[in-house]
Amino acid sequence: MTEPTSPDPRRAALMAAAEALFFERGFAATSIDAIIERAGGSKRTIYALFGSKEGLFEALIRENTEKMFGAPFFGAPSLGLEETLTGFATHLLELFTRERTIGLYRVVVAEARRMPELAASFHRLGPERGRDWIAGVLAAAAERGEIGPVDPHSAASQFLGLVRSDVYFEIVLGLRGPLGRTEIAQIADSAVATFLRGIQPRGRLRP
Amino acid sequence: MTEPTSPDPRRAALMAAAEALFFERGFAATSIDAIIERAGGSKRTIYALFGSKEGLFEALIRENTEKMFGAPFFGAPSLGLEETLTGFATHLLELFTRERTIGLYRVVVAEARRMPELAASFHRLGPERGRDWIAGVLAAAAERGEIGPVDPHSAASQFLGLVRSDVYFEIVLGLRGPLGRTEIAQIADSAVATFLRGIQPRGRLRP
DNA sequence: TTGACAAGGTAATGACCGTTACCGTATCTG
DNA sequence: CAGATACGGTAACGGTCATTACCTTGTCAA
Repeated sequence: MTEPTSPDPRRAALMAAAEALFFERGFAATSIDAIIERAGGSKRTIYALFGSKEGLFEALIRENTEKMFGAPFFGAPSLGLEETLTGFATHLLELFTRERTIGLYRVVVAEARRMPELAASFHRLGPERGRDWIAGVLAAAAERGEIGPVDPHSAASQFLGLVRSDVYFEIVLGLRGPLGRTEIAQIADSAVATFLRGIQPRGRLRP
Repeated sequence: MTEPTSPDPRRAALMAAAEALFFERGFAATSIDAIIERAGGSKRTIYALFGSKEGLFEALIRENTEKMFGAPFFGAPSLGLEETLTGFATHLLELFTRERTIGLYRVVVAEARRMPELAASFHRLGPERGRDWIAGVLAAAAERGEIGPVDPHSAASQFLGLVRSDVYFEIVLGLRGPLGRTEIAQIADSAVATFLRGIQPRGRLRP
């Protein structure tokens, strides 16, 4: 549908201004005039490129989702399970607690009721890929006998929750600033440790 | 004859209309006129009772938060740890996946940047109480030796994430309807099982 | 050089916004 | 019954909104 990269500088300026304003104020509270004031140029250009305010918003969400979540989860398959999970958890925390990602998430959640297909596309192009990748990692580990038999999908769901923990909830509400590297490493290590012990069948020990 | 504390019916009607509209459309996209059209009466009354649109919004958020999260977590202390955690997880899932709670959460997240103290008050009056209660339960269990020594705060944070798992994320994005009782019980049981195994010190068995 | 045409800046449009001034009315005091 | 007072409905106000018609300007072929 849309070209992956467009070399149009007007388009890039509009996108940058739209990102700053939509992510800060939300969709309804951001006016076309404010976007133009920040990006320069003319309203005419927005309607020529995007058709409407909602069209600009949709393009912004889609492109940011793809940019942020574009193929970041395919770590080296040579690593052991624990290292793979820790690497994934670290990456997830770094990504999800970034100011940009929080802004994107907030605005998608805010409009999820009025633009359901936009929220679905955000999830499909973004978080769902990480969840599926982790489910694959767990399925392979279970097949190799590294962990006990699990339902990969629900185990991945638990792992994601464990990594986000309550910390992500608080960050989304604006109660915490972004995490430092030390904090991220600590949360990731602790989540992986809890998870690996947690999914072992009752009464079994890790080797 | 008259009740000791008279609940103003105009105020209640305004609150009901405001809830339906703010939770559905968000703050900026909801107009005072639309609220009046739904609640009846006059705009004059809104400004007499709440001072402004934002005042009405703040009162709505505060009262809904208190109504939803008011003292629901103080279960019977006679139960065992596993039953206590399962009861809490079930309650949390029922509450957080309700349509009303999702609407409240969406709108608080959407306005978290512009009304930070509102988001903080939501958290303090709501989710934080559950987290603190669970932390207390875990601290007491650790002191009794039922579980190994843990940092109650970060263990509670992990437990909350584990219960919400990725399912809550998907519901907030509108990708899933509310959960059924069976689904909730399954998620709660599984989360508690993973958690209790997960927080045991490395190499220790549950009795 | 000139004509035409496309692109983008300007200003208009019609609707709607939050807020408040104004005024009728109903209730209460004397 | 008369007057005052507080409440709530109506309509207006100044501003802003998304969208579009109009027009200026720059470009390029002939």
